Amino acid sequence: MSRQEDLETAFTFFNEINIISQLSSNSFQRVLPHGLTQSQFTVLNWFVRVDSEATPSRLATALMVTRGAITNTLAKLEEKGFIVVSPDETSGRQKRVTMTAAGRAARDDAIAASSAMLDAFNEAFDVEATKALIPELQKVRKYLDELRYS
Amino acid sequence: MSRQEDLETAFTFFNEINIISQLSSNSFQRVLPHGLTQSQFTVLNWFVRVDSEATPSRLATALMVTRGAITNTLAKLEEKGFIVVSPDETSGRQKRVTMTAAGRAARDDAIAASSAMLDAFNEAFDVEATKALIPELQKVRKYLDELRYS
DNA sequence: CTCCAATAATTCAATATTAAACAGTACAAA
DNA sequence: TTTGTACTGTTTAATATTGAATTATTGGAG
Repeated sequence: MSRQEDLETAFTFFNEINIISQLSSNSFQRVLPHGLTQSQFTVLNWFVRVDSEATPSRLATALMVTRGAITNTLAKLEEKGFIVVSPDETSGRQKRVTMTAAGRAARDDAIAASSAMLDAFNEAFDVEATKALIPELQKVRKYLDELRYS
Repeated sequence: MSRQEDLETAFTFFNEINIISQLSSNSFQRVLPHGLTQSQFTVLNWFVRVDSEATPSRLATALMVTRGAITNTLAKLEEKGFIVVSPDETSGRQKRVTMTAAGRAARDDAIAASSAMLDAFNEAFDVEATKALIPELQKVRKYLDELRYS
């Protein structure tokens, strides 16, 4: 394989990834309940998947957006009663963010709303084949994720 | 496999795809020359990969953005001299968009600027393994793409 | 031929995001 | 103690995008 061909391969790979991401995100956005945006859902889902508590800065890093963006997203979620932002007793400059029961329910609603789409996908594609791709994708994701810190 | 597990699989699959897309797009944005945005690059690249001529509407559909967004993106590209927008002789409501030599060069510059990143990726990952994933991703992309029109 | 529905592109207001500037806080070294 | 540096969160101006309204054009049904 020439270097040129290898570059083509990598370029095509990331191109396909991007298109799938855009198409699936579009579909997902459309079914999100409670006027949730993708970013807002991602915050709620983070609380379910990763930790029950966070600082805004930690969320910004985890979700790969600026702290300004998180300030805005958290304000929206707080208006909706899906999270609580409170001062941190042990540190005057940090804040403490937690999800409310309503937030957890909203996240579950969002998952439920997307499950019809995912069911249809699983009808069309062999689930075992999909599952087999995941470890490969995870390797790539971890590689790119580590690049961020170096 | 239970339905629940299958849903988890699909959800995880798309989640990994999204994260990779976000990470790689971030890296790509940072190296883009000529002040190109991702959208602007995508238009230039479309002209290389798909067709030498298009209407704004066709580009909007192909790139999955609104016509309003394309109006804006094309205006920026025209300011930079990377495309030409001219009236269509045969239809008063359509416009005809083509890429200039400078646009082609800018696209090639962008590709070159990203090749260091892709080289590094190919160092870390077996190119044959990457190549093997592409047909699987293409199947998924085509499936989602067809959903748009149904 | 006339009308009318569909289509192409633009404009507009609203929103999400970014990069940069800012203000407050922590903490270690002098 | 003081000072300087780094960090946390917010604010601001700029930009890209969306959905909806608008303008102009097309082409077919009557």
